[in-house]
Amino acid sequence: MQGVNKVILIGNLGKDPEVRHLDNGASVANFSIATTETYKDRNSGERVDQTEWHNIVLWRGLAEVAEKYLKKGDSVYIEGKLRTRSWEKEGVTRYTTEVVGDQLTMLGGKKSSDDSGQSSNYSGGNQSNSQQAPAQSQTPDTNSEMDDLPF
Amino acid sequence: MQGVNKVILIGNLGKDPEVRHLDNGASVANFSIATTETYKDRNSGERVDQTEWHNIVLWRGLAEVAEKYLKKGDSVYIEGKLRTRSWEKEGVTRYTTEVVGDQLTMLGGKKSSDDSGQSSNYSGGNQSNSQQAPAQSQTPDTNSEMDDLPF
Amino acid sequence: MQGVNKVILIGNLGKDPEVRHLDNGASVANFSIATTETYKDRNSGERVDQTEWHNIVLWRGLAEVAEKYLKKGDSVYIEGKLRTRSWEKEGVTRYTTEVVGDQLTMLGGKKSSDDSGQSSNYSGGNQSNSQQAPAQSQTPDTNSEMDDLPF
Amino acid sequence: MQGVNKVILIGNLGKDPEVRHLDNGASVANFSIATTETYKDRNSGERVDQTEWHNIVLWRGLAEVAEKYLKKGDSVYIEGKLRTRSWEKEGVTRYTTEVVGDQLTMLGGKKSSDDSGQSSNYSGGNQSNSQQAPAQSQTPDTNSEMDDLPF
DNA sequence: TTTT
DNA sequence: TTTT
Repeated sequence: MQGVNKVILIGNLGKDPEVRHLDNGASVANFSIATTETYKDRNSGERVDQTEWHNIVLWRGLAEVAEKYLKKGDSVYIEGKLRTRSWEKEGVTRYTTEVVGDQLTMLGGKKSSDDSGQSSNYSGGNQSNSQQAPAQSQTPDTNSEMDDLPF
Repeated sequence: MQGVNKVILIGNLGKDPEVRHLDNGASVANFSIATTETYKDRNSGERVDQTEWHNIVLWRGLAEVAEKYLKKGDSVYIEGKLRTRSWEKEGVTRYTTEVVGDQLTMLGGKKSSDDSGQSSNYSGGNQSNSQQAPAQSQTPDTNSEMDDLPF
Repeated sequence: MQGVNKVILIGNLGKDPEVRHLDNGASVANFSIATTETYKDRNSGERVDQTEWHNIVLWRGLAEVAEKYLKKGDSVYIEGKLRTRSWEKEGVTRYTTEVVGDQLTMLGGKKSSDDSGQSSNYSGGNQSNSQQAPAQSQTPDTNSEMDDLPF
Repeated sequence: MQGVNKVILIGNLGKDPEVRHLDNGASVANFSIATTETYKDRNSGERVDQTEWHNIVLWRGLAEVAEKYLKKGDSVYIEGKLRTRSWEKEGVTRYTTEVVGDQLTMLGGKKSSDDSGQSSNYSGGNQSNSQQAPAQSQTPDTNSEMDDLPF
């Protein structure tokens, strides 16, 4: 069955993105974003923050947008899908779950005295999924390319 | 600002889709789906059903999928965006809000004795928004085409 | 069937919210937000903005958050459901589709010299839908209250 | 910042749910669902299925719904949030990413001769997040309970 | 009616 | 590792 696998996140980058440019011309960006949920503890009644970290992967046009415009602390909206990869390390199979983004909207960064672009927003994809460059990070061959990556 | 305009629905078709084939080769399907929410009434304690109807519009490949595979009573997952159109009738401006779908997944229809394909599901789009035919219902020219329609 | 009726929006308020405090103690906020999508026109190759306006309704705690913290131009994330109401005007039945929000996150307003709170964000609900005040805008009786409103 | 951490899945259970009843009265269900995406390979032109498995966790009322109504092969809609846990095994820290569901809708199972309830759907939560039992799987104390689990 |  |  064709299922649905959709993730929607709004959070802040923990570090600047790491972007690699592959031999075949494709780019891929990796970074983490934190989403924080605040709730009131049942017993103490105190407010507690719970932060969750998400590994984000962006391809092609979106990777280039990330390289040019995203930095540590920035707030972003990301829509994508879950993908779990397995890899070997010291004879042990490990698993990493990532969010492969297919839409990116910048929501502005943290306050700073020299930040004049705080509200400048950019959408790496767009809602109509047109044929613009960033939306092409969604092509099927993404999958075969992933096999080339030295994770 | 590049915003986000996203709708996610699971519901049942109220009637068979109406599909038109435009002169420029594009197809467009229109139908309504019902989403029902059940809640317990505060005063009576009784369960109450509240049904909401949504006007769905599908273009091109997705319209053709609708034409071939969808019929009254079928259950579908639809992802898309909100669009409000205005039109004149008897000198009064009226507004209609529709969901322009860019992903469709069939979830099976209602029970019937001769329905052997109840669980056969089909996704008119796909999560990676590839360049397959159905996903091309998302091209920008959708907008100019809409002006040609005799609503 | 219990369906799914979900809307996710990121956009800017066109005006300050209008908030009413009902006799039964509940509050309700109404405002519109714009979501803008930019695409490249097929023929001219020029970038075109298409703006969509959405009518937002917030109840109780979320209405009070809107009253205190939201103003014209602010950027917000809103999650909710579609609801279409009908009403009579001059003998004609008209329909309005609204988004009844059950989660609100402030994403910051536009740049201005005296705006020190630009990045201060607040979530009127929270992801775990806890029992905090704002989350109680989601109680079932919302439905009966709506009938009391002089729309 | 209060972020957004939302996952929406439609897929099929790989096995029957495992449900535990904790000493404090809470229940927790664990199972995996598969979402399959079909795309056309760039080089071969052949259709390729890519299946992703997701670890689902449901609490309280939703866990009890899962225990009563869900079984291997069933198709479900699940809405929830991502949570990554770490644990030690043989001196190595491992990570598991799960989807903690706060809404569940049954979409029907696979065909079987004795399955008359194939289309009977049930929503363990509801869209308005009311105070009904299932929705209380969302209370803040979920977090402290999780520490009690012998994962 | 917003925003870039 | 972020943010408020």
